[in-house]
Amino acid sequence: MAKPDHTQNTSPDDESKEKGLDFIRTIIAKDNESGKHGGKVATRFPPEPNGYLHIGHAKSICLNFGIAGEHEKGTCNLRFDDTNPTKEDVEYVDSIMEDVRWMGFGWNELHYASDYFEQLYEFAVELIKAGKAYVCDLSPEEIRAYRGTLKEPGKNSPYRDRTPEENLDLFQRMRAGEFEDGSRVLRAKIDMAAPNLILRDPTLYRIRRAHHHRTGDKWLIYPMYDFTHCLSDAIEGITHSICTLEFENNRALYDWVLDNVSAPCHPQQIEFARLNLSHTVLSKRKLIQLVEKGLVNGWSDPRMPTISGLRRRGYPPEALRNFCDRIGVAKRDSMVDMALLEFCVREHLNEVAPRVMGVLNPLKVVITNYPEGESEELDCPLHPTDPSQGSRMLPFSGELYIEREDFMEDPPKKFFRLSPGKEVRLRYAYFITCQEVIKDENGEVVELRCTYDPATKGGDAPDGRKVKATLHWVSARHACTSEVRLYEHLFTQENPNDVEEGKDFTDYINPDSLKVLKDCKVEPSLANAGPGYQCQFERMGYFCVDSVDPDTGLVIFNRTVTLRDQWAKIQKSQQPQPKKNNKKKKK
RNA sequence: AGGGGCGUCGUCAAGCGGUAAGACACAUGGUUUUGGUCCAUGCAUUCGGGGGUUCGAAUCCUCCCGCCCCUGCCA
Repeated sequence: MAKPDHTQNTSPDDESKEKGLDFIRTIIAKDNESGKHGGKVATRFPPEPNGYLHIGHAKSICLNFGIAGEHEKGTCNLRFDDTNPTKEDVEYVDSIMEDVRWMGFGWNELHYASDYFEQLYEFAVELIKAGKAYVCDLSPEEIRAYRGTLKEPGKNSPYRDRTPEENLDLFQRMRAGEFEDGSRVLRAKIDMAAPNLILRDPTLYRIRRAHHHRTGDKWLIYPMYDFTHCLSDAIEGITHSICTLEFENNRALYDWVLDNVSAPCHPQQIEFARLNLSHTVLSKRKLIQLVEKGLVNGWSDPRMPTISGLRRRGYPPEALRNFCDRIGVAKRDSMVDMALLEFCVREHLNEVAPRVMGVLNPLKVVITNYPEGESEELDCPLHPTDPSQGSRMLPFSGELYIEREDFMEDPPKKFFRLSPGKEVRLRYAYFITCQEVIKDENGEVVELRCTYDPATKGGDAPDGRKVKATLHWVSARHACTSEVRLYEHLFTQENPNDVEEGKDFTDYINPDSLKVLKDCKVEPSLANAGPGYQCQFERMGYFCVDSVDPDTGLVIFNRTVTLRDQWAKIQKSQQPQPKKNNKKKKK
C-alpha cells in the first residue's frame, strides 16, 4: 500500500520536473517531500533601504514571493535590513514598499531588522559568555593588517584572549556609550587562519553614533549584516533564505552564528546568480552616480532600470513578472539581452493597449477634393482583435497631418508608403493619392496636395484595388498638440561595465537616450488622458501619459517601447551595401 | 595556504548514463486596413579542452584551461 502512495506523491513532482523546476524550487520540493519543514515554506525579501529597487531586485522579488505563492503553507515577509543608519533613509523604505506592491505582491509580515536589535544584543551576549566573541581594540587599519591576505593566514588580535567577564563588561559599556566611535568592535572568535577570509574573526558590532530612521538615538552600537541577517531569518522562522551569489562565502558565517547561539531554527541559505541586463547598469553604486551627477533626471527617470523608472516608462508589472519567469534562476553569471525585456513588454501591451493615432513628426496634407471646411466622424475600433475594447469617433477633414517619414519624394525600392503619384490608405478613412509636393525656399517639403477617393470610405475600395501601405493620420483642425519623449537604451555598449582603459561607464551613455518632440499631433480622444494612461500609437509604438502640464493642459507622453519594425531592418540592410561594394572595388 | 562558485546555440536556459527541450534574437515564407499581431519553416552532429570508464557520456572519473566572488567597523 505504501508503494502506490509513494508513486502518487512523486508523480506531481515528475510533472513539475518536466516543466523545468529551477534548482531552488527543486531543493524546496525535496524538502517538502521529506517533510523537513512540515510543508512550510517561508521566504523573505530583505532589501536594505539605501536606494531604489531595480529590475535585479524584481528578479529576487518574483523568486521569493513567487515561491511562497506556489505553496499552500507558503509565506514571504518583507524585511528591511536596516543595520547601517549612515546610509539608510525612510524615503527608500517608502519607495520599496510601493514598488513591491506595484509588482503585484503582498507580504505576510513586515519587519525591520532594527526591531530585533534587543534580541540581537542578547544573542551577542550569549556568544561572549560562551567565549566565542570578544571585544577588540584594534583600529580598522590594524584589523585589516592582522587579517592576512588571500594566500597568507592572519594573526590573532592581542585582545583575542580577554575573559568573557571582561568582554561582557566592555560590550555593555560599548552599548552605554563609554567609548568613541570606531574605537572598539565586537568580533566573533573563529579562526584567523581560515582559508575563507570571512571567518577570520569577523566584526559583529561596531560603535556608531548615528541617528537611525527607526530607532532614533537609542542605539550607539549597530550589528553587522552577517550577524543580523541569519538571526533575523531564524527569528522569523524562514525556511529558505535566498540571496545572490556574492554571499556564497558568507554562508559559512551564516551557519556559524546559528550553530553557536540558541537560535530558534536554522534556515538554509541558497544563492543564485544576480541579474545582469544588457545596455544598462544594475549596481546601486553606479545608479546612485547617475542620479547624483545629474546624468539622468532622478531615480524614476524612464531610462533608469529602477522599478520606479520602468513604471514611469510604461512597463507593466505583468511584463516584468513574465520576464523574471523567462530568464530562469541558476548559478551561472549571465547577461540577459534587453530585447527579451522589451519582448515581454510588447507581448503584454499588444493584448491590452488600446490603439490610437498620434503623429510624431507632422507633415501637412491637404485633400484638394474634400469639401472646403467640412468634416466627418469615423467610428474606429480601439483594438484590432479585442472587440470588447469598443471604439471611438475620429474626426476627418480636408487638412491632415501624416508622419513625415511616411513620405519620400524619391523612394527607394521596397518603400511602399506615400510618394508622388502613389496611392495609400489612411487608416479607417480613405485612399489618398499624392498629386503635388510643396516645398519651402530651402527645398524642404512642407505640404502635400492629395486627392481622396470618396468611394473608399472606411478603407476598402469597392473595385477591389489594393494599396501597399496604410498610414496613420490626424485631422489638423481637431488634433491636440502634445509633447512626446522618445527613449532608447541608456548605454550604447551592451555591457557598460566593460570599460576601455582610461574610460568610465558614464562615457558610454547614449547621447540619443532621450529625444523630446514638442510639436506632436495626437487625436482628440486623447485630450483628457491622465497620467499612466497607456496606448499604442498605431505603427509607432506603445506610449503612456507621463504628466499633464497643469497650466496649459499639454499632455506629455513617454514612449514605452517601439513596435517591431521590419522596414527599419530593410533600411539598415540596404545601407551597408554601398560600403561593401566600395571595399570590394578597392580590393 | 588560499578558499568558494561557474562553464550547453548570438543571449538566457532545460538536461542528472540511453543518443541535445523551450524562449529571445536572427532568417525565410503565408495571412493582414498597423512593414504590428498571428501562423509556418529554418537555426548546437554537439555540450570549455585533453585523456579515461562504459555497448553507450553534456551527464561518471581524471588532468588542464577560462570566467566570477572573498583581504568594509557596507549589504
